[in-house]
This record gives sequence, structure tokens and C-alpha cells, in this order.
Amino acid sequence: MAQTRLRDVADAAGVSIRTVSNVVNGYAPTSEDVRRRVEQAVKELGYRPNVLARNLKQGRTGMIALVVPELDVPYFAELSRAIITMGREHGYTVILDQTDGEPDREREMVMSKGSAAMFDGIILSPLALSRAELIQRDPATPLVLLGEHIAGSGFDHVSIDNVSAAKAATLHLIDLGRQRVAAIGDQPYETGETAQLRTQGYRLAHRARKCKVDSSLIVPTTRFHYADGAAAMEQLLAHPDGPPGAVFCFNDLLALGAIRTLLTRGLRVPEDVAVVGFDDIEAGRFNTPSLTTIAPDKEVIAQLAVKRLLALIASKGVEHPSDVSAPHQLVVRESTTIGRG
Amino acid sequence: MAQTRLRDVADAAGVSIRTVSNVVNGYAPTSEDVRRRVEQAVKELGYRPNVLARNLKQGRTGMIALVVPELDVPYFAELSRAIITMGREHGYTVILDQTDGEPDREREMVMSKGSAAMFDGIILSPLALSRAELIQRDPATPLVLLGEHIAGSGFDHVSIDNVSAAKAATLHLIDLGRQRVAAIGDQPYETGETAQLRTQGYRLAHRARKCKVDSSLIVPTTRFHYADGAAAMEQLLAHPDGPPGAVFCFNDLLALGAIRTLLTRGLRVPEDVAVVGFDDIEAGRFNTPSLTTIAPDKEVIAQLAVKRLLALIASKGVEHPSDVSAPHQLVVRESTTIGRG
DNA sequence: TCCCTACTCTGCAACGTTGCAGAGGGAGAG
DNA sequence: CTCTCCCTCTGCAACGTTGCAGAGTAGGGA
Repeated sequence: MAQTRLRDVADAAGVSIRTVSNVVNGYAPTSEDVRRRVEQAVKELGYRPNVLARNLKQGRTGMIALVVPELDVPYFAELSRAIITMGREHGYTVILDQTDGEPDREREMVMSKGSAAMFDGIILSPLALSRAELIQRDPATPLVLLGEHIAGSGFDHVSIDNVSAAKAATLHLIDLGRQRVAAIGDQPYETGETAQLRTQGYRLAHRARKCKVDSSLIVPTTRFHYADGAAAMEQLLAHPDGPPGAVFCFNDLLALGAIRTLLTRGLRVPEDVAVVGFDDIEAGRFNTPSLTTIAPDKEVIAQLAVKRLLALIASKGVEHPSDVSAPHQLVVRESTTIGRG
Repeated sequence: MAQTRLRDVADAAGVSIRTVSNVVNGYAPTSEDVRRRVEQAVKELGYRPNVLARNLKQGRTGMIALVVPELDVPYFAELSRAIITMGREHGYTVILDQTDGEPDREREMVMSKGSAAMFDGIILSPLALSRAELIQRDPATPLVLLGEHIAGSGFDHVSIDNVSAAKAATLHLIDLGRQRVAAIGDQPYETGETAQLRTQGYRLAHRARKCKVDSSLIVPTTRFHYADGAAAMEQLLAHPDGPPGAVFCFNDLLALGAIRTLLTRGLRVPEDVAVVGFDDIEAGRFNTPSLTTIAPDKEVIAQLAVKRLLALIASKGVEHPSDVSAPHQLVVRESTTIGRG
């Protein structure tokens, strides 16, 4: 059951180890005869190159790690698909890991500890990691950050303009003529940068339309799942002034959760409450009512991140960090359109 | 920018390579003095063990690959979470790869070609791979199959009882008193084993209740996404005898797509058409109406698959193949319950 | 004083591969 | 017939680590 080695193939074919290696990898021209003998020996012995040894020798693995907090959050799943495809186009195998937002696991990946050191580069969507920690990281493995957390901090970074996206979403709601536009998903603490940027956009939109922000209409959530949106909406329904006329949810899952609460409580969407989400996941497109949302261009994000990482790998990290934004757009669907169709 | 090696640390600390290795890995007892010197040198030089070299020497990587067709299909994303967690509990890093159901990519992973050879074991949910191909695989890397494709073929395998699950779902619909129960998702061709088993269960349920199966109510789909369900439902609505009284969809995405079509066409769910799905994804729980579905026990599937794979790794593949089933249950929700709440 | 034990530490070899530089042989040219 | 060149093929060393077996030293007991 021991592994077949080049040595064994070489013995069987009556040639040198080196020649077998040449045949297997097509490195050097080989005579017809030798090539055939080697190939037959390879087949008979069931030889497979030992990738570990090859990688050790060559100092690279051809693998990139994509590290996200949660794979079962559709946004990450959809983004992952784009990045996997993009990496593959450039000859890299993209491999996924999930951290659940646990600091230890993010740290392990980023610090290139343990199995993390096996990758030629890492694309990370951090949730819990602080900037201070990142600074201590081993720069040997190139890193590109996704998302807004820890932006502009001397690390390579791809994101979208959250403030203007959130502003656009909120303006859309205000311009529908809705009074009392609420927000679900604020995270007013250290690792909630993304949420805070969206809150900022929400406030800016109000200012732009000379509306006052009612802070009691901004509902924080610790996570961004269906259940959090549903619970936050329950809270808004219990508001002393009654339900809001519209809600901007900081992602689509929150929005779908909120809609679920509204519908089960007998409120109509969008007639009674209009709802906007963020991320443009597929579930929102097929919900009834379908979900108006901010659609970040996931393809562009993937492209920027992968290109950048490959550049870092090629240059061995001597380039200076770049901070780029991918475009987004507001996609209007039924959840904010009265008189559908 | 070259990597710091044990050699460098050893020189700096004035000890042997081997001692540094001992300190770093805690293999052997070390005097306080030496340990401190080594640790300081490690810190100063920023030494990180070369995982590739270690793996080569030890002949293992501590990584398991989980290979699924599509990560943005929620069922796989949710299952992946369970498997990642389970693997981690046993000291393995579980890494994901997505094949898009492309035969070449499944083949590459399964045959342990390329980067695939870097894993201690593989859990694969095959879509396109035929049994004939699997038989030729290199048995050096342990493999556990998920899903029903290629069951009972001499490979280790974890699934659920699709026939009885589908039968239960269909019986539930028939027993609601619905006439003309339709099915969406049949795949009457080689790689559609799972779908065929579900169709079989659907037929068995009809037989058990002495109902005739109207084959024109069985709508095949090439894939299992929202859009396929929506399109299939359009087709059913165009049926000469009018819409069916109920639909059993072969997964939740199909069901949600079908519901979308029904609602936009002005039909009520479940009053006009009752709908059952399969997989119990989170989106179904938060849909309005929430989705009645077959819930496979994903935790158990994960547990069985990981346990089995670890056993194979430990035994170096000498155990004979096992074929096990995880339990499932019918979860009744609004999409089949008249008079909600 | 000497021996034995125990505790640290060390050097060598090997994991399976590839880079390098060169050896060997055949064919073509003079 | 011989020289030269080119085309194949080869052996050695190294990638960075760990397993193994043993060397060296200090301390305790006789």
C-alpha cells in the first residue's frame, strides 16, 4: 500500500528517475521508445506523482484559499463561485474555508499557521480580526481582504462603496414618499464597520432630503440572518408610533426575514411597508414579493481580488497595497413597487 | 524574502537543527535555557515551519476535501457547514471545492490528480461521474460518497432513503385530499439516479393509495434551481386539465420557484395548489408561505461521512465499503396547511 | 572515586521530487 | 574515417522537515 515512486517506475522501465520525471512532466524531449516504456510502467504500477514533494521542491502549491465567515450565507456562496471560477481561469485551484467569524480561525488562516501555510495566497473576508492583529502577520503569504472591515489600513483590499450604496437605497425609499424609513442591521461596535458605513449612508440620504433621522427606527442586529431580520421587524412593529412606512435592511437575508414577519402579521409589502435589501441574492429574486436590493457586482469583485492576489504572488509582495472598489447598482423589484407588473 | 528555515534558527540560537525542531513541536524535554534561546531566535527571525516539508515527511496533511457540485445551492452550503464542523472536531481541516457538476473536475478530484492529491481523504457528492470511472480510481486516497448517485457500488457511501422520503411527501399531499398530485424534477437519464429514486417514491405513494399516476404531471428538469421550478410550474399551469391540486418538488429551490410562479399567476398556496419540497433549507422556513419539506438529517449525514472517512484514513483503506443511510422526516408547514397558524 | 542512570541534545538519513550540469551515443559533414 | 554537434538521457544534490539512534554531561549512589 506504499506509494509508488519515480524510483519504482524507473526500475520497471529500465531508465533513470530523472527520465521518468521528464516523461511525466513533458519537460525534455524523449525518444518514442523510452516514452512508451515509461508510460507503460506508470500505468502498470499506478504511479501518481507525490504532489507534496513536488510542491516542496517548487515552493508553490497552485492553491489559493478563500476564507469567508459563513458559506451558507448566500452572498458568500455566490461570491465564492465567482472567485473559484476566476482563479481556475488563471490556473489556480481555489479552496474554501469557513471561519464562522471566530477570531481564532481567522487568525490561523491569516497568520499562515497550520494548514494555512499551504496556500500560495489568501483571500479573506474578515469579520472579527482587528487591524492591530493583521499588522503582525507573516507577509510571506500574499493576502487580499474583501469587504469593508479594516479598509485603507495598508492591506490590499477590495470592496464596494457602502456609504453611497446605502444612501441610494435609502433615497429610493424616501423618494417613494414613505414617511419614517427604518433601518435594520446596524452594528455600533468595533467589528461592525460595514454596518456602520451603511448606517452612515442611511443618515446621509436623510440629510440630502432634509428628513430627520429617528434613531428609534434604527434597529441593530448582531448577525445578518433571516431570524435577525424577522426579530428586528417584530421590534419595529411594536414601535409606539406604529410600523414604519419603509425599511432598509443591511442585507437580503434580513430583508427576507423582515418581509416574513410583515406578511404573517397581515401587513402588505410594499403597500404598507416597502422593503429594500442588500447583496442581490437569488432568493430575493424569487421571493414574493421579489426584493428590491443593492446589487454589488460580484464578478468584478472576484476579478479584482483574484487579479490583485496573483499580482502579489508574482511580485513576491513588493508592490504597495491597493484599495479598490467594485461597482454596485440599485435593482428595483416588487418590494418597493406599488402596482406590480 | 527567502524563507527562514530551522537551519537559520539553529545557527542564531547556537543549537542544532534537531533541537529547534524539538522546541517548536514540543517533542522532547528541553532545558529552560535552550528553550528560551530558541524561542527568541524564532521570534526575531520570524520563523514559520514549512508545512509542505513537514507534510512530505509525515506523509499526511491533516486536510480533507469536501467536493460538491454547487456551493450556492443552499443544501450543499448547509451540509458543508456540518461537515466542516465535524471534521474540525476531529482535528482535520475541511476544505471545499466546487465542481459545477463538470465531469472533468469531479474526475480530477476523485482520481487524486493535481492538487487533489494533497488531501488525506475526500468526501464527494458526485453528479456526473459514472460508476465505471470510479472503479479505475487510485485507492490511495480514501473516498466517501454522498448522495444517491452510484449507490451500492462497492464504494463507501452515505445517503438517505430517497424512495421512502419521496413516498412520504407524496402521501402527505394525497392524504390532504388533493386530486392530481404533480411532481417536478424527474431526470430520466444516467446521472439522474437521485431524481429517479424520488420519482419512484412518488409512484409508490400513488400505488399505496390506489391512485393512478398521470405521467403528464411529472415534469422533468435538467437542474434543481429556482428558475427550473418556476419554468416547470408554468408548464403545469398550461396543462389541458388545468393546474394540479398539489406538487411535490424534488428540492426546495424547485418548490420556491414553483410557488413564485403560482403566486404571480394569482393562485393561492396552499388553497389552490399545495407544495412540498425536499432538503429543508433555511429559505423555505422563511418563505411566505413557509415550505413543507422533507428534512434530511444533515448533522447525521455529516457525522456518518466524516467518521467513515476517518476510519478509512486510519485503516489505510483495508476496511470493506459500507453503505449507510441517515434519517429524514417530513416537516409540515404552511405550504400544505389550510387555515394557517 | 567510580559507575550507572537519566536527561538533553545532536548528526545522519530519508520523505519524493526537480534543477543543474554533464555524459554518452548517433548522425551528419568534411 | 574522423571530427563535431546535437539529441537523449543520467547522477548528484537539494527543497525543509522529522525519525532514529546514540553521544555527551551531570548528578546520585555505592
